[in-house]
Amino acid sequence: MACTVQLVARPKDPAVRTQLIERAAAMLRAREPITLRSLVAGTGVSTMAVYTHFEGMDGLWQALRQEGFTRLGARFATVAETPDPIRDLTALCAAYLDHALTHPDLYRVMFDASVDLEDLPAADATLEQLVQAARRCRDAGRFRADVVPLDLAIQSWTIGHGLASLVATGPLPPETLDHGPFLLHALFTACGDDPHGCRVSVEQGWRRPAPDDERSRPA
Amino acid sequence: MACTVQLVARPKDPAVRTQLIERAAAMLRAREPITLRSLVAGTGVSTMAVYTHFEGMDGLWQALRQEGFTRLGARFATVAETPDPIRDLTALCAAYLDHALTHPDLYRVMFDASVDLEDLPAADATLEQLVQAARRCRDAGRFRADVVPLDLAIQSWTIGHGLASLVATGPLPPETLDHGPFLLHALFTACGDDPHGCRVSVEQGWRRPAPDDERSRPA
DNA sequence: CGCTGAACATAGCAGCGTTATGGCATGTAC
DNA sequence: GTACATGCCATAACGCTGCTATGTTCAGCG
Repeated sequence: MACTVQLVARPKDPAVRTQLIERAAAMLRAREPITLRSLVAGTGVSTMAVYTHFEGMDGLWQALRQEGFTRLGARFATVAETPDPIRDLTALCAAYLDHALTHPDLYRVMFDASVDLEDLPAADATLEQLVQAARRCRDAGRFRADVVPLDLAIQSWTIGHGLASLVATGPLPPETLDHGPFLLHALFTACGDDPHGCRVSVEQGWRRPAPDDERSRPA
Repeated sequence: MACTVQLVARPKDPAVRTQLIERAAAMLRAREPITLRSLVAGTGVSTMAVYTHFEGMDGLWQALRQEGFTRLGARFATVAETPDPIRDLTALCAAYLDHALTHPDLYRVMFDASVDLEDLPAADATLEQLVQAARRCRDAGRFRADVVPLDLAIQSWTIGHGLASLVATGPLPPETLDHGPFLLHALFTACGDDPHGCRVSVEQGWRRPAPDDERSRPA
């Protein structure tokens, strides 16, 4: 209809957006409280920039949540694919826990109370990587044929998130993570994997430091 | 030394304290934002009461967290002990999930970012009930003798908290909880229980509505 | 070149948790 | 029986929060 009108405007600088997100992530890492004014202080921009780029603080938190899932996805991508899919699935779970514990504050933001439906695609993309690994496990014949990859992915996620959450934001000490291999081994053998081969796969997949790239960023 | 002085004072009314945390719990259930002024509005007391009883809002949140663990403990107490300890342990996990999903907001408060060391005893008391159930499982000969009750309790908690957290504050739908029996069965058989008997025990323990007493409290 | 309209800066607003101040009820001491 | 000390609680103010209203600047098109 009247959509022939060509609107012109001063383009918003995408560098400001990433600058704000990175500064917010840095403040999160430094455990400084993130407030609108403290966020823009130091940068040249004013408080209004947060509104043009994120439509308020809620939008900033949401962007931070997305950033967390993006970094988790990048972390997953560093897990090299091996001929042993169970080892790979275990490595993904280990990477999940490593991500959660090297960035506990970002992890808290990812799962805090105000999860919006906007965030579901990001979470789904993360889950999808687990699903594919689970599918490879089944297709490789390690599991019974009736194992549903999505179910196994959710079950793996449950274990990973339970451990990460109880340690990162909860009352249990970091050693709790050592229960990971046992729980995953129990899950995988319940899906039909041979106990002995499973133990080897899980142990191989679990020890995978694969250092996170965010650990020493210049302040 | 100079402690011979006998201090006298007007006693603080404990009814005010319980009134405030019950009102806060009610507001939490109603999904109303809890603010200092909105909390005391309607009650006869003023904002200062929050400071005399809780030393500020942080103290109120902490009291609310304790209340959550207390109610969880009461919910656990309703799980009757049967001759089948694995059924009982499963029932405790089911009660945990039921508690988390009938009071999702309270559950969020229990595990939110600002967990204080003051809250650890409450969490430990909760865990202890799982530990005792796990010990009964092992002592009944259902598990291998080398199973450590504390480890099994933590592992059960991990599964329960992972499911509860992903559903109550996370991106997964309530049907996700149906993975509970499978995960617990995998865990218990990994500890040495007979697969068939374990399936029966878990199924019996899982279906246990045992309605929560907080569902219809007069406003 | 002038116009349009979005991006950004500044200033002010309502609301938040917190704190200073003062009245008043309460339990002890004389 | 009365006077006093003590600390609960109400009132008012403070600094801070996220947010919005208003004005200015500047990129892109006719």
